[in-house]
Amino acid sequence: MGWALAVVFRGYVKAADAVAEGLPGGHRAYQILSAAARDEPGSQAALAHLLGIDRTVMTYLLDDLVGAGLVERQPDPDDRRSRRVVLTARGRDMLADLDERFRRAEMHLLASLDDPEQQAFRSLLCAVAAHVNDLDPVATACDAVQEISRRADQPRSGTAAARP
Amino acid sequence: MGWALAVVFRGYVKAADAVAEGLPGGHRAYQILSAAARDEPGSQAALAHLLGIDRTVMTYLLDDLVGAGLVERQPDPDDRRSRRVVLTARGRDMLADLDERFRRAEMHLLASLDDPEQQAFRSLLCAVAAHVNDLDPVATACDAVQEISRRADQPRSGTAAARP
DNA sequence: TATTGTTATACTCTATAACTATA
DNA sequence: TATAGTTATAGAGTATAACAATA
Repeated sequence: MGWALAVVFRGYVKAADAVAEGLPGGHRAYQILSAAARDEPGSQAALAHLLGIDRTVMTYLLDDLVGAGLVERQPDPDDRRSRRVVLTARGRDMLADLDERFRRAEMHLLASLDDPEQQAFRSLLCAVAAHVNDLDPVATACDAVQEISRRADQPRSGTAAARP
Repeated sequence: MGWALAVVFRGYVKAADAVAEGLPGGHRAYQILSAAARDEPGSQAALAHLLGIDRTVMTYLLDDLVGAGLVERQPDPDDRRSRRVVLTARGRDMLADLDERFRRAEMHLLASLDDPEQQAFRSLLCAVAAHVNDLDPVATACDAVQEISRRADQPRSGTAAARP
């Protein structure tokens, strides 16, 4: 199983980094934007823990995203040590575009499965992931992922993801 | 989905490296032993491609495994440039032990799923992996993985994997 | 004292380049 | 000329350590 897992993961990273070309930080930057948009993070440390990366690496990634004008570090009124990561307007536009591109990349990755199988795979993968980390914020993130993929299964009215 | 995939993959690598403690090369060394035992590889380059690692890295990993007396580099009679990777007797014993330990680690990783769900997850994961690489030897490896997990589902007579 | 975030440093890992030997 | 394997080197990526600010 480890072999298949590695193959799929490498395939995902490769496809995701290709799709996220131009975004400083590659597929991990997308996950930062995605998590920050759901305002789950609260702080850089929480965000880093959620994505499984070191807090120092998070600093570098955020530096690049701030430099690109996609996110801002806002002071947390409740804890002046902490910084809240929030998307700029440009960051939200970028994320909407990335959401659609990543959705298509994932569809391509799972192309060998039919629709119910894809649904089952996503569901099982999320269940395993939720178990691997037995943490609350993690489960929330997984639910959100599920929700996004469910939303994407509905008929689309335009080329880009729905945004007011 | 990328998030869940990363979480599960990291969880697997962490568990696998812990289980493979003492084996030089960690979980990747196990995959080398496993592939070599099925004599799929033929050569170091083919093995490296199968596992998705560079041929130079394969040299280092094999150096350690040879140093530990687990594998041998045998000259290929058909192509004197190539080396066939074969397990020593000690390597086969080690692999049998590792197979059992990895099987338990995977069970623990998928503990949140019931038996049919685990079966479905492995099957779907293999199908996706087979699609990601559209290569023949890859499909073979996946079948073998499936076979091993199927065999492991049969009632066990002892604590260790069946070995004559 | 513990934690957040930053910076600088050191380390690990991986890939690149150059080489030998075969084909 | 192209490929298999090895080696040495350089590069990317990551973690460690030290620091300031705050809890």
